[in-house]
Parts: sequence; C-alpha cells; structure tokens
Amino acid sequence: MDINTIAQMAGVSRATVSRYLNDGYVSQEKRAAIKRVIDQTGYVPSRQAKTLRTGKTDVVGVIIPKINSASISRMVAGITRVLNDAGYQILLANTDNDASREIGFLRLFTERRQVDGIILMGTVFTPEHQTALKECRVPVVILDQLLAGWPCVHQDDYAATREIADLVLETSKAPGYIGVLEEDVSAGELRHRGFLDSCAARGVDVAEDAQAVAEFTVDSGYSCAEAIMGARPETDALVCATDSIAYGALTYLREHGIRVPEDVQVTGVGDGELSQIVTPRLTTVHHHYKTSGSEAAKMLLGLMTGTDTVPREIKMGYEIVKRASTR
Amino acid sequence: MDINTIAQMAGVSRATVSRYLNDGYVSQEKRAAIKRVIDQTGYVPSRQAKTLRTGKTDVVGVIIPKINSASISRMVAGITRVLNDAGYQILLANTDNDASREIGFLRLFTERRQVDGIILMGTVFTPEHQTALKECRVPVVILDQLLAGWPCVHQDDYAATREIADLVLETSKAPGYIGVLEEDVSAGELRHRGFLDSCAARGVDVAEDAQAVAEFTVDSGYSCAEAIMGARPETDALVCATDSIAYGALTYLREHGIRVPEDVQVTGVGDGELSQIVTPRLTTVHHHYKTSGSEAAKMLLGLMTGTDTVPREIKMGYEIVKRASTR
DNA sequence: TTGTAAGCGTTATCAA
DNA sequence: TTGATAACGCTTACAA
Repeated sequence: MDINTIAQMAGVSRATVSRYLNDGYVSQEKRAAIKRVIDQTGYVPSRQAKTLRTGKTDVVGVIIPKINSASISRMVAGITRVLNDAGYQILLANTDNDASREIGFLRLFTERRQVDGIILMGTVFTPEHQTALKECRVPVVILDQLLAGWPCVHQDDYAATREIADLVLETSKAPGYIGVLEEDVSAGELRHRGFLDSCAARGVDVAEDAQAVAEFTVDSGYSCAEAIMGARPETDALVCATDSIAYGALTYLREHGIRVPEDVQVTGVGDGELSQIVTPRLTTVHHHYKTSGSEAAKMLLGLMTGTDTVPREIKMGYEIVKRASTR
Repeated sequence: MDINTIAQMAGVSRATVSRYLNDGYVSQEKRAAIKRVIDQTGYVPSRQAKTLRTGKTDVVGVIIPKINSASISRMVAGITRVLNDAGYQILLANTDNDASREIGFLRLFTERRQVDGIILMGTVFTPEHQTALKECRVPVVILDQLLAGWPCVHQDDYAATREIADLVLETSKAPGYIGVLEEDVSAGELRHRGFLDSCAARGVDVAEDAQAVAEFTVDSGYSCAEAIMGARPETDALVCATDSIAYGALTYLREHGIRVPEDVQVTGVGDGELSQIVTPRLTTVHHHYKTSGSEAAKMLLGLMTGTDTVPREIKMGYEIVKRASTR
C-alpha cells in the first residue's frame, strides 16, 4: 500500500496525492477522490521514505544520566508534554551515569541523522563533550546544567544553596556538607560554593572532614552522614546537595538516636514528592523541574523551526521550602 | 558524503562498499582500500536509506503510563540496558495515564513503521486495545500486566497481596484496603482479590467503607486513609495496592496520632527505594521490576529475530519484605 | 491545477 | 568476488 496505489485508485498522479498530503494545491474533485480512497484503504505514508527525501525526522533525542530519579522524570515529563503536542516523538537515551556514553549518543543521533534536535541532561562537560556538541548538525539544548555558549535551561543552584545555608546558619554553628562530584557544575560545584560562601559570609569555618562527596543515592547519603558524624560529632547541621542524599542522612541520624532538627538540622535540594512524607518532613529547595523541561522543549522547538527569537539561556527560579527538618 | 563517494574514492562499486558494510564477501585488498577511505572521511551510512530499503529500524517503542514512578523507571532501566546492548534504540511514549493514548501510540508506531517491536506497559485492556494489538505488524510484549494470548511478563500480584494480607491478618481483626481501579487487572483486580480471598479464608468480613479506590499517588493514599479511618475508626490495618499509596496512609496516620504498627498496620506493594526510609519502615512486596523489564526486552528480542523458542508468558517471583509497619 | 521525471542513499538480484 | 541495475516510497522542480 503505497502512494502509487492510492494515485491509481483515485485516478490521479502520485504527485497530486503527495500534494494532498502536504501543501494542498489540489482541486476539490481530486481532493475528494483521494480522500475517499485513503479513508477506504487506511493508507498511511511511509515515514522513512519521507524522511529520506526531506531530511526531517520529527524525532527529538533526549539524553539523560539515569531514569530512576525524581527530578529527571519530572523534567522528562515536561519535555514529552510539549514535544508530543508539537508532533514530535522522543528517542530516549539513558547513559546510566556514564558520561562517555553521553558523547556516544550525541554522535549516534547526529551521525545517523535520526533526530531533528537534542536535549541533553548532562552531568559533566569534558573537552570531548565540546567537540561532540560542535559536530552536531542539529540544535542542542542543555537542560539542568549551565554551559556557557550553549542554549540551556538550568536551575539557580548557587543562589538556592546559599539561601538554604543562610537559613541553617541562623541557628547552627558547626554545619557539615554532603555534596556530589565537583565536575558536575550544577549539582556539584555551584551548590557547594553556595554553601561555602554562606559560611564564609558569617565567619564560619568548615573543616574538610565535615564535608563529604556522595553519589545521587539514599544509601550514599547514609554513609556520608555516618562518616561526618563519626569524624565530627559536634556537627549540628547537614546541608545536602540532593533530597535523596538528605533522606539517607535522615535515616542515619534517626537510627543513631540523633534528633532532627534539635541536635542536627538537615536540608536537601529538589523537593521530590517524598520530601513531605519523610520524618521529619524535609526542608529543601523546590526546583521547577517539570517546567524547566517544558522550557527546554520550547526552546528547542524554536531552534528547530528557525524561529530563533528565543533566549539563549534560561535560569529558573526556585523556592525555599521550610519544613520540619530545620529549626 | 554517501556510499557513492566512498565507492569512487576507493575505486570500487557502491555494491562492494555495501557488502563491506554488511555481509562481508569482499577481497582483502578492496576491503583495506574501503576501510582507509571510510576512516579518512568519517563516513556513516544513512539510517533512513537503509531502513527504507530493508524495513528494519533498529528501534523499539516503549509505551508507559507515566514516567514519574519508581516501579516504571525501574522497568524502563531494565529494558534500556538489554535493548541498547543489542543495538536497539528506544522510542519512549508516555501516555500520562490516558489509556486511549496507548492505542494512539500503538497505531502511530506501527502505521509509520517506525519500530521493529513494542513493549507495552498497559493499564487497562479494552476491546479497542485488542484490535489495535492485532493490527500491529510487529511483535508486542506486554509488561507488568497479564493479557491472555499475548506474550507478557507480569508480577504475581494475586499471590503476593494474598500473602501479605495473611501476614497482616495474623494480628489484625478489622483490616481496610486501599486499591486502585479494578479495570487495571494487575494492580487493581488481582491485588484486591488477593486481599479479599485472604480475608475470606479466615472468615474476616470487610465492609464496603473499609475499602477505597485511590490513584497512584501519595496524596490520594492520604485521602483514602482519611476516608476509611473516618468511616471505620476501629480499622486496625491498611493494606495498600502500592507503596506510594501506603506512604500517604502512613502520613495521615502519623498526623493524627495513630500509632503504626501498634494501632494500625500498614503495607504496600513495590518496595521502592523509599520504603526503607519512611517512618516506620514499610512492610511491602518486593517485585523484581528491573529484572522484569530485562525479561520483557529479551522476550521481544527473541520475537523480533524470529528465535521464537521463548516462553509466551513469564510470571515473576516476589518477596515479602517484613519491616516495621507490621507487627 | 496537474503530471513527468529526477532524485534521496541504501540493499538485493543477477550476470559476469 | 565484483559491478550494473532495479527497487524501497516519497517530495519537488519543471513543464504543461
């Protein structure tokens, strides 16, 4: 069942059928005839052939570091909503936290010319990333990470963590920090700097062993809390780079009879659905993840259609959500 | 940069280059010549042209009801791992819990001949689903749902819920149940039946107003717990169809000074990462979600490559995880 | 407003 | 072992 069959059955040339399918520019009679045949046969044009001819795929590649994460799934939800409504489909690439696979997918997508655009939720940016990005022939939007010179949508991580640290330091004197790898600019470096600058502004010294580097998991938060409280029992606050890490810290403290927030205050970043149900309910930063996903999608849409009046860099707002884990 | 250019540069015909790229069957000299040219130019064959010619896309469509769910993201993680390793890419379709969109995507995928196979994480199965499924020209594997006559990988929901209800009924006399829509066979009907049969076996009557139907969210679990405890204050256990619902119930009970598990026992299904960190830690069913995703992917792989020695239906095992929310 | 014809970049068949 | 040649199903000048 191809365009030729339809053309024959409708008694027109295949060019006319093609026009009917696309621009229009077909007389009423032929239009009706073609419509009847198509309805009858249930004909659907071949995507591949169209793509081969036009170069457009109507597919967007989305590269994510892991799928099993509250913040990431919220961003993907925002992306799919906007893109599906605009007639695009989503090719999902999960790197499982392996940054080299980010580059692999970037290459794969563009070399195979499989996508019209890419949204990259990156973690770190190496020089290889830069070259791979440059070699993409399709628009790329970076999401949840700041990369100078590239269209991106990111959270205001520095300000947010600084503000939440300010809050903690109103009553704490010996804060600890559980962060993630500094190579991750947004979640690692910027959040850490926000914390440190807040401390510095108040003349609070933070020892090396009151700080730890965790992975993005509950378990890892648990271990890091253990390490810090072991090395520095006087610690009276744990500022964490993500909610998951904070959940782990909370669990460690509870299991060891340390009261939150009386003995130790705890904060997170992300405001996942579960931050309201842990005990005590977690003080955290609410980031507008789903909206940032939509924003990135809209930005990409603008880039792909050439309506390039879109801003090149969007910094999302945030809110500090004060709950029971701080005083 | 196409196959003709390469052929010219290497001094062979494009058929030879094609053979080099696929079967082999090329002499050593030509092989070397072609390799050199390809390395030099960085030529990558066009996916679209290949697909147009062969009909193979090397893409698998995965239809999911929502992205922001612990169990679903675990299943998707399992799927991507297996499929990516086998050289397939994943086209993700999110229906946002709208069952009619499941059919839409089923049609979209097959009509556009965009995928070589489909994994459907369905919710309900209407007659329209059946016809849409029949009209797919590519293999489909149903994941996390039982559909007679179709290849599927599903959890043993009936037995699991029955067993966890048995556990609860050792010490509870007036159990309540918070389920989801019965149209969802796995999470709705089977889990509910498991609970009811366990009660019946012990001669325990469960009043209508000790049962409620929730959505798959924490908030909804909260409201349902509220409704049941309001109507039946004597309720001494809440068996919940999912972990999220149980989190909500736990929150309601805590906020109203009802002790868990002393006054009311609570159980969930799913064993998300967070079930270990809520207070008290949740007794639940551990379902092997990630593994079931891998299994479904392997099954589909078998179906797609015609190695049809694979079983048609896999029922996954489970474990009851006894924690602090039961006595 | 319509039809003809030339691709888009591959793979597969068949002879050589 | 290789090379012509014909598809695959569509879009788009260009001419009518």
